[in-house]
Amino acid sequence: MKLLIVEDEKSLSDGMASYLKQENYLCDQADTYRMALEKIESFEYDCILLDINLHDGNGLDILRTLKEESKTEGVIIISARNSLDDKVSGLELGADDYLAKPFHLSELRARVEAVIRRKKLAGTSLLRYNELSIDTQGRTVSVQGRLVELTRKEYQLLLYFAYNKGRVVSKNAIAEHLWGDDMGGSANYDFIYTHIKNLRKKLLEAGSQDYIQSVYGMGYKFAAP
Amino acid sequence: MKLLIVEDEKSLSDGMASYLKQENYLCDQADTYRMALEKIESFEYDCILLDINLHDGNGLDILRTLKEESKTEGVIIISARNSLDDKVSGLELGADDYLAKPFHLSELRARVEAVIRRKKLAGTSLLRYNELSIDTQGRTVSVQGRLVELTRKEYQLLLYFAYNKGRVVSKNAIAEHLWGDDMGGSANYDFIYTHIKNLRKKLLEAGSQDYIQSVYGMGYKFAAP
DNA sequence: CCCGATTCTGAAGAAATCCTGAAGTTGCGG
DNA sequence: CCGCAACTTCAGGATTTCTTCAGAATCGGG
Repeated sequence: MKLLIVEDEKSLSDGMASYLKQENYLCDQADTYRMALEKIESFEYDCILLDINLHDGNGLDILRTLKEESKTEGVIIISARNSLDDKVSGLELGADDYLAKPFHLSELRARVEAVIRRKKLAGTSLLRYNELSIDTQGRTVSVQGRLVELTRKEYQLLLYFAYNKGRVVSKNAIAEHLWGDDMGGSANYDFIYTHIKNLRKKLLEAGSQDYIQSVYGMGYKFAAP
Repeated sequence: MKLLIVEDEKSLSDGMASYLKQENYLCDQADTYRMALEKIESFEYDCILLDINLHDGNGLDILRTLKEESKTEGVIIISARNSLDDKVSGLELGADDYLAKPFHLSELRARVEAVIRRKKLAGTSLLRYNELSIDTQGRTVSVQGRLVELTRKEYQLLLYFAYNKGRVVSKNAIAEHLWGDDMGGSANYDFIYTHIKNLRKKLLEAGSQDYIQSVYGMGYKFAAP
């Protein structure tokens, strides 16, 4: 899962990023709205944490832009205390949640989790595709009831595929979502190959079909009912 | 277990906190409703002790807010006058118990315990997982009937796992629930490692299975039937 | 059917994460 | 004030996971 943190107070931004990284989120940071917009245009995020009191504009404008372009990211508004107005405006504009400063990082985590779950899973924490099922709460994957032990990258990979069922995802997008934007232009996809190989092997050996289709020259497609 | 004490009479508030800390609760204090609301927004509590006669507003409003936001904390209303009105209003609004001043601290403890038990365990004070059982009333843990002596942290750790059976809990979350501090993102988890090691050792030596699974890169999971 | 581009594979080195025992510190009861 | 139990810190080692790499297999266009 990939987040964008829009916050100009560096120490807070870093704190959030560092905490959320521990929770296995991938975090990008932006400390101006300009930068935020650039990042949002260039990358795909699962949730955006948006401070609406930066100095180079009004954060609600970003939110408005997002919603006009019907982006699918979740948005959590962050604002200094006392501005109930912001809360109302934010939620009216389609933010998914609201958090007043100062807040506790565990609270932030809980909200992020909730927003992503609501967006992606529409309530449940269980994904099923015939014999294959993924429990995002217990972080387990099983085939016909039998547990399959996946490493972190394998699990993240499978989850990313599952969220994009039926769509072809490019290796760039995969790299982007599992590693972030810091892997040089002429990237080599060796690790993707390796992790996909290992993931496929584990699932096949557990008795699952191979739902991960390679699309030559394009990427991969998770082809499950 | 983490409590919030909302009470403006400092000596009473301190007394409650100090007593409940001895009972191994983690206590935060607030002496205005403002502060109380801030804390409630930012932290997760298991139970809130709410005096409804503070000077900056009406405690019942907080209760109303809580219930509207469908928070899961338990709430115990505390009121100075022996006014039946408050009791009725409070319970109608969804408080879990009511206590009239003056009261004995042991009485308070009993109620807190009961409320938490009701919330978390829906009735029992005994958690059983095959040969392992935890008695939250007696604060004892036993394996096949034989008592296992756990230190405070070990017990809290086990209880936290038990409450989150089947879910992966991050080390961040553990740190927050057992220590309460923020300890930021770049914390070091040495003490968690140590306490888990000791807890495991005691349980294993007593003849229990190792229900505490390490989930590499994620945290731990209590895997019990 | 051939050839370059792309993808897959297995193995091994590198890195991250976790565990452990022991030593140091704190806090509380006597 | 002392002593003991609990807690924390520390450093090394063990384990798991990630990345790299080279060669084999596969694909699609000409």
